[in-house]
Order: sequence, then structure tokens, then C-alpha cells
Amino acid sequence: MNDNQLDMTFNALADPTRRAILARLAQGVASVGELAAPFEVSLPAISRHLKVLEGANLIRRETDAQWRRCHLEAQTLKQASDWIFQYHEFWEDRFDAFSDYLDELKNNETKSGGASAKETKMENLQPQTDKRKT
Amino acid sequence: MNDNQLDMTFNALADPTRRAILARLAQGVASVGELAAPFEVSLPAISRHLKVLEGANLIRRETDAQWRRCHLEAQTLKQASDWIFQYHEFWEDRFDAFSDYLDELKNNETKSGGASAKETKMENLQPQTDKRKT
DNA sequence: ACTTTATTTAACAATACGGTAAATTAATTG
DNA sequence: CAATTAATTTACCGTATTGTTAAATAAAGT
Repeated sequence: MNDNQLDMTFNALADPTRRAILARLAQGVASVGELAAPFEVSLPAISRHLKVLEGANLIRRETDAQWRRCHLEAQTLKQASDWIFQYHEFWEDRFDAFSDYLDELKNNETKSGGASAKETKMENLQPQTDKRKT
Repeated sequence: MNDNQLDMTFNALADPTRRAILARLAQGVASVGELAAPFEVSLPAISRHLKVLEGANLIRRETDAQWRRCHLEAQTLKQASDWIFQYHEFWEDRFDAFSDYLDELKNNETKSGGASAKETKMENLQPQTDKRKT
């Protein structure tokens, strides 16, 4: 997923109405009117929220007579999930982090000069100490 | 995670500069100046991006003399990840995907031109395994 | 005390966002 | 064709966001 797609996806998710629309679509296909019903905002407002969701590829619209049948496009949610998940090592518990650290150490031993020891640091396992002069 | 926190988190993630800042912080603690260096925007602009990230609890700042040491706050990323992951069944279930595919086929038959058959592909129907530990 | 370094705040412009009301498009039905 | 239903587009409004430069604040070094 490229930068622009991530922008659009996260931006689309950053609104409670739009998230509620996705939640509704998780229960099945719905028309614009059906999606708008639970909300107090006007239909044009919903229409624009749907445009944002569609632009982010979070929903897909099919034309069926005068109705637009809206579907959840879950693949895009998966991609957003994948993006966030690249950080999973940083929220894993201390033991996992420690084992990552050991792996890293071992890895750096095999590498020759390894000037960059920045990947996994001991500081990340504990309150981080400062190496700058004070 | 409540609605407001989700708003702030996804909104914070919906900007390439802020995502780049998180990526930098994944490599370790950094000062505001260090974070700003790779970007062409001014320091005040970065300062405000950091405010957004801090407001979303995606980073934490510690005062150290005249420096602000910024840390990644990965728990918030985990919570955002968890929120998205509630939809995982919609991107995992191969039968759902298959039925979408059939819907797509049927739809394209009824439409005359139907130039875009890109939505659901046969390749996407393989069961998608989840590699998460958490 | 004065200067340097690090960062934030203030003030301002451009632009984006979310909402409404009114007009418009599109398809269905009498 | 006129009327109805469904949804979108347009025009407009107030507010929020992002960026800039200049000034303010804070701590450290000299």
C-alpha cells in the first residue's frame, strides 16, 4: 500500500460516522438511504462520507436501479492492518522484545563491521537512558 | 479504545510525514531536531505534527534539558490494529470471497460493456492466513 | 550576564472538511 | 408524460488543519 492510499484509508477511518457505516456494512449490503437512517445528519452528508470511503477503497458501490448497493471492501482494511502490523514487535511483551534483542545481537556478530546497531536496542527494553552529554 | 481516541489515532496516521516520524522512532528515541532533519518542512511544522502524534498517544515526550526525547508509544498502534482486526473475518473467509466473485460475475453478465472486472479476482480466494502472534 | 541551542507559540494565509438547503440526475411507477 | 423515490451535485458557511515566518521561552555553555 502506497503513501497516498494509506493517507486516504486512515483519513477515512478517522471519523466515527464513517466507522459506523463500515460496521453496518459488515452486517451486509445496504443502500445509501439505509446507511443514512441511523444518523441524524442529512443524506448529502452521508453521500459524501460514502465518497470518502469509496475513494479509500473501503467500500464498493453497485448500481441497482435507483439504489446504490454498498459493500464492505475488507481487503483495504487488511492492508491498513498489515501496515500497522509492521510495528508489532514494539508492542509485544518484554520477553519477546528481549528475544528479538538476542536475535539481533547474534545477527550482528555474524555481520562484519555492523556500524548500525540501531535496529533493536537494549534501551527499548527498559526506561531509556540518555547517551548525550548533560 | 473509544471513538474519540480512534478519531485521533487514525487521523494522526493519515499523514505521510507523521507516519515517517513513527518509522524513525521505531529505530529508537529521537529529539525534535533529529526528527525534523530528513524533512523539508520547517521545525514548527514538525513540532505540530508531534503534537498531533502525542495527542493521539502514538508518541510520548520526555524533557531532557532543552531536548524533548520522543518515544514511540506502540500500545496505541496495537489498539488501532485491534480495532481494524475486528473485521478480519471479512478478509479471511475464502467462501465469502468466492461468493463475492460469483456476485461479480453475475453482475458483469448483466452489464453490457463491463470493462472493469478488477474487484474480485480468483487469485484472492486463497485462504489468507494470519501471521499474528498477538 | 550574554550567547547558543532546542523547541514552542503567535500570527497569518491557503486550503480542506463537515454540515445544510436547494437544485439536479436517474430510474420506477401511475 | 407526470409523479415518486433514491441519491448526488452545487453553493455556501463556519471551523479545523497545515504550512510559513518571526518572536518567545527554556536550558546550557562561556
